[in-house]
Amino acid sequence: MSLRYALISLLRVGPLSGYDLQKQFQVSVGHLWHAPDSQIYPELRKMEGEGLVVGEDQARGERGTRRVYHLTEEGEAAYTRWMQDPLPYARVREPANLKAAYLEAATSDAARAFLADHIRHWRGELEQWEAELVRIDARENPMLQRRLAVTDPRDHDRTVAFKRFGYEGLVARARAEIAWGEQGQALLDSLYGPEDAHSAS
Amino acid sequence: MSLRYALISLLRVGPLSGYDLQKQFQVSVGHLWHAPDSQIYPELRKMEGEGLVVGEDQARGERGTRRVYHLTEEGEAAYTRWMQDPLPYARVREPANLKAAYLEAATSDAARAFLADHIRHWRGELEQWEAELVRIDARENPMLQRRLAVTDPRDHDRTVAFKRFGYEGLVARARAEIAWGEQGQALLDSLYGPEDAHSAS
DNA sequence: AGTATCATGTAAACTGTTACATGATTCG
DNA sequence: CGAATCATGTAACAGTTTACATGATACT
Repeated sequence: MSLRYALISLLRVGPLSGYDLQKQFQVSVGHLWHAPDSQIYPELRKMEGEGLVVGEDQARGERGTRRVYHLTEEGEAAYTRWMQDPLPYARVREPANLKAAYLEAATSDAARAFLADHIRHWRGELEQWEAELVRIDARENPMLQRRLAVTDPRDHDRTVAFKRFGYEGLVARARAEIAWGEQGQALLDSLYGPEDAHSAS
Repeated sequence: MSLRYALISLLRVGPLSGYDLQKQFQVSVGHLWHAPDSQIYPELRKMEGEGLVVGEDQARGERGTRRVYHLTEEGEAAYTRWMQDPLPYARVREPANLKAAYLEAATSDAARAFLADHIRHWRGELEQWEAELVRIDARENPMLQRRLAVTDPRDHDRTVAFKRFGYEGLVARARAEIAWGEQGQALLDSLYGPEDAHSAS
C-alpha cells in the first residue's frame, strides 16, 4: 500500500518514464521503502487504472517506446490524503528477535554466526543511510535537486530537514540493532566463555 | 515463514491443542511475531501435511472435539535447521520513515498528529515488552514455566537469558522510535514555532 | 560486432489480513 | 438459561517475491 505513495513522491516533482522512475526509486525513496522493478511496472499500470497517473507512450528510436507517467490531480489528492491520515501500524514481526529469544536451541557456534550476521547486515544498512545523509546535506542527490528546483526557495531548508529526519530514524534503528547484536555477543561470552571453539586452531 | 517456527517454539515444550496454542501464542511468542488465530489454524494443518506435527482428535463433551498437536522428529529437525541456518534479511520497508521524509507535503497539524501517533504507538509496545521482561525475570510466564520444567536445571539461566535478550532488542527498538518521534516534534517546533495552532483555545 | 543499458513486463507461488461463520461446553 | 469461552475454521482479497522472458538502442 505504501509503494504507490513512494512512487507518487517521485512523480510529484515531474513526469518520469517507468524505467527512470524505477532507477530513481532505487537510489532515493527505495532506501525507505524497498521494491524491485518487477513490482514497480505493474503498480504503475494499476495506478493508471485508478486514475492516479496517466501514462503517455513516447517513441524511442525506430521501434522502441517508453511510457512516461504524469501525476494527475486525483493522484495528488490521494497523496495529500495519505499525508493527512494516520498511518496504520502493523504489529511487530521480527524474525531476528524471535530467533534470539530461543537461542538456547542453537549451538553456540550457530548463535555466534547469527549475531555476527545480524551486525554485518545492519552495518551495511547503516553505511547506506549515512552516505545518503551526507548527500542530503550536500544537496547533491539528483531527485532532491529536482525537487528543490520546483520548490519555493523559502521552503528548501524545511524540505531538506524532513528528508534528513526520515533517514535519521533509520540510522538510529541500525545503531540500535548493532548495539543489540554486540550485547548478544557479550551474553554469549558470559554463557559459553569468550573464546569458545575459536581459540584453538 | 517464521510463523511455523514460532509455533514449533511452543510445541517443543509439549503437545497443545490448536486453541491452547493460539492462546499461549498471543501472550508469549506472539509479542515477537504477531499472528491472528485465523492464520494459526490453517498453518497447523499445513504443517501437518508436511509432517512437522501430527494432530490427534480428542473428544470433548458429547459432540465436541479438539485437535491436539504433537511435534514430530521431522518438525524438531526443521526447527534445528532454522536455528542453524542464517536468517534471510529483508530490505527495509518503513512507512513511518517514508512519510517522515516527505512531511513538507503535510500541514503542520497533520505532521504533529503523525508524530504524536507514532510516539503513542511505540509507547504502547514498549509497555507490553517491559511488562513481559518483568514476567520473564520473575519466571512467572506460564509458557516459560512449562519450558523450564522440561529443561535441565543447569540450563535454566541460559534459557531465561535468551528470552530476556530477545525482548531487550524490542525494548531498545521502541525507545529509539520514541526518541526519534520526539526529535521530530522538536524539529516541527523549530520549523513552525513551538505552540503552532494549539496555544489559543 | 559485441556489450551495456535502456525498456517493460508476466506468471506462479507465497504470505498475510480482514471479515465472516458456526457451534459446543461450562459456569453461575 | 444466558454469557463467557472453548473450539475451529473459510473466503476473498491485498501485497510481495522470484523466476522467467524479451527485445531495442547506444556506444565502442
